[in-house]
Amino acid sequence: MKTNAENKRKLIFDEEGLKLLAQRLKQLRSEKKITQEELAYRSELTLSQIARIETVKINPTVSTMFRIAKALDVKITELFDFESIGTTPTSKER
Amino acid sequence: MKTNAENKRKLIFDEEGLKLLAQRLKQLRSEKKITQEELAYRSELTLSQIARIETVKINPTVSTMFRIAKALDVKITELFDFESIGTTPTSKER
DNA sequence: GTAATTTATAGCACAAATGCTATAACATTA
DNA sequence: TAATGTTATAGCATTTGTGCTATAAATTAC
Repeated sequence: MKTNAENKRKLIFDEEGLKLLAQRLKQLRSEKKITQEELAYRSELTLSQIARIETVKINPTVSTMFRIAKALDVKITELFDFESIGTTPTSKER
Repeated sequence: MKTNAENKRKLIFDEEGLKLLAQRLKQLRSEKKITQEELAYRSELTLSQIARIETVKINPTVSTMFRIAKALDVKITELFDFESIGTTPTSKER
């Protein structure tokens, strides 16, 4: 019988950016009103993979994100467009 | 004795986006005048990993790119900013 | 031109991403 | 509340990313 800790993979990425990415993906997907399954189909990924990304279970590869962006018909930068708020103090940054 | 083909890993990503990303990374790195080694140090990645990314030998993970962006002191979107020319005609695009 | 620096390769070990399949949990609606 | 649709989990097999170490190749400085 495994403990909870043992049940989890050791994940070493620990990126809060991945949470933001997941949020952004969910947002874009719901804006476009498509299901995870549909997105999986369009991106030629699997449903489980889309779900794992949105629930921050994994640290996806760059080409996976390219596929998703293409499937969503957005630029890759749009998928990552959440750091634009609060990184460079150039603009007044809310 | 292995043939050339056998010597190569089967790579399934085949993303031309990764080539662009590699170019962009090289560009940013040389603009900032830092070596691969210095970037590796700052991003807490290895030299070999930086080299593999710049020579498109691998398909890096998202969190690896976050680390690199941070080490270069640019927004993650800047690292992916090569599709911005010619995807959405909405804004006047720089 | 040779020494020093920088970049590219290589192989190994290990952790993790991905596909596949099945199922559970949750939400929506008839 | 059932049925249907959607999202989340789970385990396994396989491929691949990453660190580590060493070395080769290329570039730059002297």
